[in-house]
Amino acid sequence: MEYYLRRNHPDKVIQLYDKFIASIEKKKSARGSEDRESSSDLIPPAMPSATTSPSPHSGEASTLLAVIAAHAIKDDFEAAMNIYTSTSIRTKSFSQNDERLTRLKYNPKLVQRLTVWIPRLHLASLVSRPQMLHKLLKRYANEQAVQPIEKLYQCLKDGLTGRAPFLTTKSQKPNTPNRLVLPAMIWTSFLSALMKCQRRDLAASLWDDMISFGIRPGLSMWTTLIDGFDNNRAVDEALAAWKMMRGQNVHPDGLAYRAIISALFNGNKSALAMRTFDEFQSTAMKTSPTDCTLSVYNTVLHGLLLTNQIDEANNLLQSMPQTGLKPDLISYNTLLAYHSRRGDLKELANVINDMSAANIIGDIFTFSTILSGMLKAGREDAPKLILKLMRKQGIEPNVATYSAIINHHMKRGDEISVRAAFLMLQQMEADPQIHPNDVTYTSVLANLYRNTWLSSEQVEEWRKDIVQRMERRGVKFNLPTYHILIKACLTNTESEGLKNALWYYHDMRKRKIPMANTTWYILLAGLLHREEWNIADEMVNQMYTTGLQPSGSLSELVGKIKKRTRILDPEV
DNA sequence: CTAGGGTTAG
Repeated sequence: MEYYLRRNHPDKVIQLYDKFIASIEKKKSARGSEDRESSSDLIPPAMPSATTSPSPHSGEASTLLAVIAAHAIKDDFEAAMNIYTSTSIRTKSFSQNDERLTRLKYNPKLVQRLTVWIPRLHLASLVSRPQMLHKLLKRYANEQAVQPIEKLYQCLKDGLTGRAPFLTTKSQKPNTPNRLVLPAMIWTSFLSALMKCQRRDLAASLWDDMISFGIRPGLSMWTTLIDGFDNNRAVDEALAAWKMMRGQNVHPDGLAYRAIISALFNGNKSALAMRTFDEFQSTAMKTSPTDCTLSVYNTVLHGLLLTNQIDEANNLLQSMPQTGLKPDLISYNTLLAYHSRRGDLKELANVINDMSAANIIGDIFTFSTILSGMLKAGREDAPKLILKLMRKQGIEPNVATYSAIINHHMKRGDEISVRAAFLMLQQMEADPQIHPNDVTYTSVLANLYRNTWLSSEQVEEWRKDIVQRMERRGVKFNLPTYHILIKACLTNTESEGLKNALWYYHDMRKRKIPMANTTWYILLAGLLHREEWNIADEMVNQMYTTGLQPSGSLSELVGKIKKRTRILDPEV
C-alpha cells in the first residue's frame, strides 16, 4: 500500500484495503462457525482470550491510515469518514507527530490535509458511537480536564458550520444526505461535562449554539442544565432554568423534579423545595416509575436532614408505605450519614437495627459512613473494627474508607499521626483500586493549613509535597475543594494563612471557575473575622464586578464590612 | 443522554 501511495495510485490502495477487509471478515466468520460447532449449546461462551479475539496489531492501524491517505489524495472526506466510522480497527487517534505520518512527509500537501482530517475523523467516529463519546466526556469531567472537552466541541462546531462541514443536525438533514447526523443526546453529554468542570461560561455558549442550530432543548437537556447549576451551587440560575423550561411548555418528569428539589435544598430554599415536592406528588408522580419516585423521595430526605429538619424527615419516612414505597439502601445510608455527621452512635445503632429488620444489607457506603461517624465520636478502634467487619462481609474498602481514616489521623495533627496519614496515602497511591481523589488530598491539605501543633517549616514542606503529588496524578481542585481550602487558610491566624487564601482565590479566577454565593461568603466572613478591612473592601468590589447582587446573609456580611463591625466573640 | 446515598466541610 505504501508503494502505491508513493506512486500516487490511490485507487490501488483502496482496492488493497477492500481486499484486506474482506479477508479479515472471511477469517472472522470462519472462526465464528468453528466456535459454534465446537462449543456445546450448554456451555456458555468462554471469556474472550487471545486466541478467540486477536488484539489489533499495529499493522491494522497503518493500513487504516494508508487508505485514509488514499482518500485524502482524492480529496474524498466522505469516503474516509465512512471507512473510519465503520471500521472495527481500534486505534488511538493518530497524533500530529505520529511516526506513520512522518513517513509520508515526501508529500507535504498530503500530510497537511491529514493533520486537518484526523481530528475530524476521530470526532466523526465518536459521534457515530455516542455512548463512547459520552464515556470519554465523563472521564474528562471527572479529571476536570476542560481543554480536551473544549477541543472536541470546537471540532464539532466546525464540523457543523465550518468551511467543509461533515456533520448535520437532524433538521438540516434533507439537504445534506452525505453528512453524519448528530444525535441530540450529544448536546446533553457536552453540557453535563462542561457544567461538571464548573465552566458555566462554556456551557452557556453551547446552549446558544444549540439554539442557533434550530434545536429546541428537550426535557433531558433542561434537567441536565438544572443538575449542573445544582453542582455549581447556583440556585437562582437553577430556578430560572426551571421557570424557563415550564414557560416553554416542557413538562417535568421525576428526574427533573429531583434536580430542582435538590438544587433548592442545597441553595437554602427548603420551603420552596417542599412546595415543589408537593407539586410532584400531585402531578408527575402518578406516571413516574417507582425507582425514579424513590430517588425523588431520597433527595427530599437528604435535603431535610441537611437542613436539620429531623421531624420532617421522620414524617416523610412514615408516609412512604401509604404510597407503596419502601425505604431502600440509599434511604438508610442517607439517615446514617445524618447521624454520622453528628457522631451520634446511639442513633447509628438504631438505624442499623432497622436495616437488619428490613433485611437490607449494607454496602461500601454504609460502612464508610459508620466508620466516619465512629471516628467523629472518638472511637479510636473504629478503623480496625469496621475493616474487619467489611472483610467478613466480603466488601472491599475503597477511597472513601481510607480517606476517612486519613482525615482522622490528620485531624489529630501531631507528628506521629501525620506520618501515619502520609504512610496510608502512599499505600493508596500504589494501589490503582484505591487511588486517592480530590477529597483525600483536600482533607490532608486543609488539615495541614489548620495545624497549630507543627512548625510552619514542617507544614510547608508537607504541603508542597502534597501539591506535587496531586499534580503528578492529575488531581485538580474543584469548587468544594476551594471552599474548604480557603476557609482552612483563613482560620490560620498566621499571615501565611491570609496569603494562602488569596492565592486560592486568584487561582479560581485564573481557572475561570465561577464563584458561588458560598465562595464569597467564606471569603468575606474570614476577612471580616481577621479584620482585614482593606482586602475585604477590595473583595466586595470584585464581587460586584462579577454582577452578583448579594442577598440574605451575604448582604448582611457586606454591611458589616462597610461599617467595620468587629466580631467580638472569639469563637465565631 | 439527564438519575437519589458515603469520605473533605458546613
